[in-house]
Amino acid sequence: MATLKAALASAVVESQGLSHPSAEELAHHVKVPDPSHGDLALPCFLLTKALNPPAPPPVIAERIAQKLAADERFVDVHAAGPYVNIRISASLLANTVLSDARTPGYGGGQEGAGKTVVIDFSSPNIAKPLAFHHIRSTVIGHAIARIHRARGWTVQGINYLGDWGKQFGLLATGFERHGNPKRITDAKHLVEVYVKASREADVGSLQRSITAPTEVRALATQLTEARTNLGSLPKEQKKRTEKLIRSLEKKLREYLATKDSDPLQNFNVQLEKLTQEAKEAKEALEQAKAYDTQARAFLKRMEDSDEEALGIWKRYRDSSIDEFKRVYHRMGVEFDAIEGESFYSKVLEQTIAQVRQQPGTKIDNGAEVVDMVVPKGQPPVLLKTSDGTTLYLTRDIAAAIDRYKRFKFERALYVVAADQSLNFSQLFSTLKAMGFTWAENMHHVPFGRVHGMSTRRGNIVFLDEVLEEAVQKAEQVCEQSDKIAKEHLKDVVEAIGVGSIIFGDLKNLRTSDYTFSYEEVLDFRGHTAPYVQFSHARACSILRKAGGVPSDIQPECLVTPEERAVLKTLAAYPDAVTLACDNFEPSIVTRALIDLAQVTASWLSAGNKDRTKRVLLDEPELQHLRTARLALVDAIRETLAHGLYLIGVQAPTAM
RNA sequence: GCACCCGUAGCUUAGCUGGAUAGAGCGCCGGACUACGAAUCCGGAGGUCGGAGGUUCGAAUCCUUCCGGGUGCGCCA
Repeated sequence: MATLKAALASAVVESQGLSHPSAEELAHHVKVPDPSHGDLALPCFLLTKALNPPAPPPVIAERIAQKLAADERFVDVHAAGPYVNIRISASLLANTVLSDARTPGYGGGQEGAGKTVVIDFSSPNIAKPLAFHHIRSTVIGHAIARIHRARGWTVQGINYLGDWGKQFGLLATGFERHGNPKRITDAKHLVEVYVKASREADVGSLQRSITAPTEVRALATQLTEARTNLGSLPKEQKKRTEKLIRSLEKKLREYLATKDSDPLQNFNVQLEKLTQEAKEAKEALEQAKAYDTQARAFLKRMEDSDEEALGIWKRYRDSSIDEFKRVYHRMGVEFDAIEGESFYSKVLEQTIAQVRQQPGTKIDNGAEVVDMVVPKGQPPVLLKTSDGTTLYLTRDIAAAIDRYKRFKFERALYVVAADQSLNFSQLFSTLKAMGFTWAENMHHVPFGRVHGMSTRRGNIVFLDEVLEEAVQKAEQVCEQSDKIAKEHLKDVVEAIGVGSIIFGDLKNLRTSDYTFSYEEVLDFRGHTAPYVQFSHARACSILRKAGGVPSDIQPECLVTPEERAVLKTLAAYPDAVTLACDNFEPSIVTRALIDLAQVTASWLSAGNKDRTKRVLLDEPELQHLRTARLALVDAIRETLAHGLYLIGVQAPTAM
């Protein structure tokens, strides 16, 4: 569509002899209106001042319309108030689209040629499982990688494992207590051990439990007071107090883990419970502190290159990676490199020294902090704990510097959940303060949370189990299909099941939270993978029946409203890919696919009622229509397959 | 308390960086199969775009403020 918009814009600029909005600028303002108005529309408001003498928009529109009427590329040119509406001639539209869209790789481009983008995505923590919440970083990052590659970029997709840090200490020391040495390579077992160990060493939440009764009592007193005062307050203060009451009630509900609208309802019973919990927490606290210290000590040993500790670490790391690889393979996700924080353990001292050269570092309570210019309200950056071990951020600084050295990237993206925004803001501002101007090209690509996923097994939902469940549900439906050859059933079911999970994620705007439901993502109607996959399979089926597309195509005979709708949607596809690339937003591609699947289904179904609208026409005198329509089906097939590939979803040829 | 993100139909959500009557999907109501694949299609009902101001010829979109929700806030990652 970009090329068609450009054609219109340059025609306008030439015909009016304009000098200052360039054709390129003007093309940016060309709209795709409601089909009843035409194919393209140009609002003339912004041209009022471009003309000498200036004229009101409707007059300009009229003038442009008169000039353009002679251009045979555009038909039905007319001014409608301040707009010029045009229809693209059948031959221009169909010729452009059919030749482009049937070329493999349609939607690709070259604006990224010679540039490198580094994409950090998936990046799970070793020692923890690949859980459902990893889905977002994994599929979004993978799609962004493929989209960039399609636009000509050189892509370095890095799975940057969280393979260094305290969590390893927790796992190693926890294994001594709870582990079964025979199952040391069993990833699921390691997860159980880790979950148990991290709970036992969770000093923070024990301390919260201990202080909870006191806090709760204070909150309750405040609440009761606020409530009694409420009646006697003047209007102004009343609102404030009401707000306070609501927030107090909310806090209390959290503490008491209750859903009662009045948290004070069973207050004494609840308080009793909390008091009991506090007592238990007090007893567990010393032990937890000891476990926590052990875990930290283990990390210290790792950082001091203790061979035994490193040996244990490596064993856990290897078995985790094996498990991850299995799931990635199932999802069709590839990386250019699997690296990890551990890669930088050797250069951390050097990195810290490098940071220290800049003004603003200091030791605070035994911890090394950077107190450079950070935006107001933000805490200083911590480089080292008071035990002398490094932090996640320290390792990220080292990794960023190394990545720039290696790749000289034009863009570096971190596809990481939105709740880590602060860390990235700290990372980037530290790098900038160190004088690295390339840090301007680093972006945190945040994403929202997934709701509605029921939790099992201690709050962890395994990604693999979600995939498996989706595949099983897909199988129940597919078994009834007579279109799938027995030997392909398993592959098709896998493509639909896994695809529906990926698609269900990528149809949502990256930054918004979404609610997951199997029913929704696997619905064969609506905005789902199966729906788009079905459209693709149907196109393949027609092409199979036709035995391919003859070569004597006359694109200009594609003139029905349905065909034009399909052509325009096809024309919009490359724009979607470009936009998705520049905004790091795969959902734009996903939605373009939904649109295409929809107009396709609509077109093909029109043939059910009106036989003359069918593709596979038998009449000898209609063979030119048959051929042109087959070419259109082929363009649809090619585009759907390409788009599905970009978002990492398979496209079966029959289902 | 401070910072960032988000409020669009009953539900899930688009809205192309300010343009024509705010588009979909699910659900609901009503239609279309001797099928180029009905796993589909066509039609209908359903919206004061959280509220109030402001900028503009023009605001769901930009600014201010209020209401409501989420997340983060020095030794976890």
